[in-house]
Amino acid sequence: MAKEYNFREIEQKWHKLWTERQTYKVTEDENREKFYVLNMFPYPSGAGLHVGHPLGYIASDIYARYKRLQGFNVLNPMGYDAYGLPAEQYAIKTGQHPEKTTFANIDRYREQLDKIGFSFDWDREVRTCAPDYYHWTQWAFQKMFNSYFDEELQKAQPIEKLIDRFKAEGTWPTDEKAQSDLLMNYRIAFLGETMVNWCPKLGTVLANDEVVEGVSVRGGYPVEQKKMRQWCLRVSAYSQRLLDGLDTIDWSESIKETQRNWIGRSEGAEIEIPYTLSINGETEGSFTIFTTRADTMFGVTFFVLAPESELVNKVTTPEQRAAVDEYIKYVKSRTERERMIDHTVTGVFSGAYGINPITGDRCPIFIAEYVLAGYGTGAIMAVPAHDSRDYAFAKHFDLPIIPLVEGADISEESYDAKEGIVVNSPISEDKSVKYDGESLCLNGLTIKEAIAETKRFVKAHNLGRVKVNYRLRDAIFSRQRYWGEPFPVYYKNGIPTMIPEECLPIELPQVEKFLPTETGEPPLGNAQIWAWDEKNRKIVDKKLIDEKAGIYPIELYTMPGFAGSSAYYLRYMDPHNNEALVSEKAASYWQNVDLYVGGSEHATGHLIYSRFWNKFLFDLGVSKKEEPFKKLVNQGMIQGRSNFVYRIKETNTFVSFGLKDKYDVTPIHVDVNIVKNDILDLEAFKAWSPEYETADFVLEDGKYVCGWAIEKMSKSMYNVVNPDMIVENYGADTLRLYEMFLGPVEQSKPWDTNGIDGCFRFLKKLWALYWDKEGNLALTGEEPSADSLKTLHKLIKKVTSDIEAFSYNTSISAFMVAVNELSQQKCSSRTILQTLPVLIAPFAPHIAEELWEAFGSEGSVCDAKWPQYEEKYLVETSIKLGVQFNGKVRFDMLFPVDATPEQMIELATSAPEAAKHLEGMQIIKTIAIPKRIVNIVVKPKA
RNA sequence: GCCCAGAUGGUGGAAUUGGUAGACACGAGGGACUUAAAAUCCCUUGGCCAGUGAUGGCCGUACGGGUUCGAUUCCCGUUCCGGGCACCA
Repeated sequence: MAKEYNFREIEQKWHKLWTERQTYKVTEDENREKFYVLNMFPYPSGAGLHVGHPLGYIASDIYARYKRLQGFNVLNPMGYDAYGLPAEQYAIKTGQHPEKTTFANIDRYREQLDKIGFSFDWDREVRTCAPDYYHWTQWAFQKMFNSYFDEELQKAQPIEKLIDRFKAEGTWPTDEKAQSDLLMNYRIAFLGETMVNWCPKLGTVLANDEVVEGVSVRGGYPVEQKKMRQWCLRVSAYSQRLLDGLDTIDWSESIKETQRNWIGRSEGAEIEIPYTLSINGETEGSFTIFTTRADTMFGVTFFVLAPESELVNKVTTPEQRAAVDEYIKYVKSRTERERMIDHTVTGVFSGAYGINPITGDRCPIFIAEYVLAGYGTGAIMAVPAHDSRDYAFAKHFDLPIIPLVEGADISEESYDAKEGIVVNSPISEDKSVKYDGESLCLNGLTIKEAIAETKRFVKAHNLGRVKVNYRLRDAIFSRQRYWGEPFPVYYKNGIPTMIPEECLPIELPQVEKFLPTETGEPPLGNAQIWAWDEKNRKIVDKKLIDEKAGIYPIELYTMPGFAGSSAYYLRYMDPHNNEALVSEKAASYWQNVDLYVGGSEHATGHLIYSRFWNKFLFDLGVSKKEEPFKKLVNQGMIQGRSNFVYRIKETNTFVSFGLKDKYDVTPIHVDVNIVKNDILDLEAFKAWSPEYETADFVLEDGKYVCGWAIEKMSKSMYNVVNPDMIVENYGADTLRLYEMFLGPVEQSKPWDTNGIDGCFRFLKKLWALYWDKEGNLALTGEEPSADSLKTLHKLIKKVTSDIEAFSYNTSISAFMVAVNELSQQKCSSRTILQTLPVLIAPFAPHIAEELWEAFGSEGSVCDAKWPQYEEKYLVETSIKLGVQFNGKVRFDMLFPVDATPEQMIELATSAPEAAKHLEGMQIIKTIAIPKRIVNIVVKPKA
């Protein structure tokens, strides 16, 4: 009896041995070069893992194992993003503490992950909800509170430096409240009165990336704008560094582009516009507009303010007051969602006029919702000829339109392109105001030149300044939830004050109910023991709150999901350190993440926040690199492949796919786990649900064929494939291979269990290579044949370059070819059979260990040395090349391997087969591409 | 509307970045072994045409052009699908 490939036994055995031997434990080792591989840690949901989840983990595990075989000291940790809304909502529904469900889910995840055979160092596991972890989240928040962003140095500085500056300037107030308010404008973590995305249904505020098209990402509830006092992070201060950093990292172009869009840098000019309250009135004051099209100053025919702008009150004349008030009321009544969808032109005249500093013209000032308060200065100059929104507004209110670009047709729509030659600027010489004897003239310039010239002019004559604006907003950092990190903050006479660093972590208090309080306070309002005793430095019952006794209320907000996930990669470096987030030694050794694997859906959330957070810690000297993730690979989504059965309407009879068009049928999702190769298991179907127990079938060829569709993998579509089941039926090695064989890691693709047999067969063939009929190791001790050596070295070369390029599917194909070749060669050479397990180890570690051990090798195959290929085994003695005439392949012939192109042409043209092609022809050109083709271009002799 | 990425057999996908398109795998068809099934092994498998046959010819990488001896690959235009941003001045 040949020895059977018993994957269950093998995998169980090695899971046990890996744990016992601590095979995957990593320590800092100065003698070896480090390599840091990281997966985006999962949120442990109640549904457990489906086959899509491990895709990225397998991809990174292969790379981690490969790097280790190459001699690197590889850090490959795993942990859990454990705070989150689903656990809290489940708690509200059932009264179960979110910690309980979260921990249960984590255990389930761990169990599933362990089956797949990852090389994670579980000693370094982190959980964001663990006090010894969020200790450092709170600590970082306090550091941000105590820092400001120095515009000149472009980095975070201690807030004390700013206080010193105010003192030196004599602008430091004496009143404590005033001091606090002043510093709030500078702190990197600050309490701000800002417009926030308020979701009444969830009872909390949301960050910009948590809102899509006016509804919450989680749950899809409507979101409205509300002015609230919230903790914010001054992410916008880092805009330029976040943008510049993108050029230094190895991320996909599309995700960098997404971040560039999100940061939204735009270079322009701010220009001061004096205004009057009547067409011929005296100047009352001025406001500032922002434009990226400074070249269009000569085409301004009106100005527009955002309805929320503070200027609205100043410029509204008594005659227009009623109309303006009514308009503001209307704007306020509209939700964010309505404003986003409905772009009808609305607006109202303020009564005032702005004076164009370039032309001296007086143009009406309007108030309209199409101008946003939050961007630029909340005020614009309108150039209807060259901006589509201004154009629509001008048409609606019948305002003049002045074209400024040669040949631009603006009769139907504006000309927005930044290409062309400027005209009408000015229209006549007296239409350009002189400053110090100089007036602006842009006629004849290209638009780009005109922009530069206007900026120069504006700057030279002090009419405004060159300005860069960013769309990136500060992050709202507080949530009205229970299941999150509490803020280490108390309110001393209304002034937010940090709990001393030595008293951290401030642990999440127990509450009776997870809902907001009846008075509308966040859930932490339900906590009884939630007041800060300043003198005794401890948390006490809130009944004791008394300003005179020094007992103050603690912040009721908690931190958002991204708080805990922003610096977790640093914590993995030194997860048990109670003195610091990460020790100097560990941070210096591990530096930053070399390879980060995760979904692209985090492009504008986690991946921005994390970069920001790291830059801040870099400024502090805690993080050693400006960018946290050197290389990023975005794994694609695994979609589900749903199966359908077709029920004839109002019956319990089901028609096979090929015959369904003959009946009036309703397609019904059927569990993919009772369908194989689109053939329905009839008995399993009847047992699936009582409803189908008595079902009848109309079969084709004695089979019931199901229809299929590619959809999102979800319970309701009955298309969820569980990795446990695959591991049970085929083994973890087959699962790992198949997930990678499915296609490029970065690409989204549907899961189809059908193809898995190919990978399973491959492992069985590999296994069979090693054992003779009696079940002994098949070794003849013979020297390997030249063919086998060639197969092996070809494989080493291919697999090495494919892993480096993240092209796992092609390297698995190469394995399949190699194993077929070796088995045909009846290879039983020790040299070759001993090398194969090392090569396959990153992909299929269990079988690799088993085969490695079969040779009596010491220790784990994980500590083997990755083989090098030798060119000498790959050298051919002769090569077959195609000889072409005019680009068509006519015949193949053999050439000596070291023939020069000239010799190849010589040989090809003199070959007997060439004669018929060359007869009566004249050679006009010959091209020889080494190792490919000899091309001879001919034409008939004249 | 703007930006990014993509389109290859019945299916998932290869193609040394300008050099024999369809590797590898699934599915399908045929065969061997077997009482039978499973497992395993072998052959065929992009389309069309000619031939008893070995074989030969033509077409073919979303569509239409271009550059080139030669294009899945480079350039221009079109269509379709996916992703991001979106009254951001």
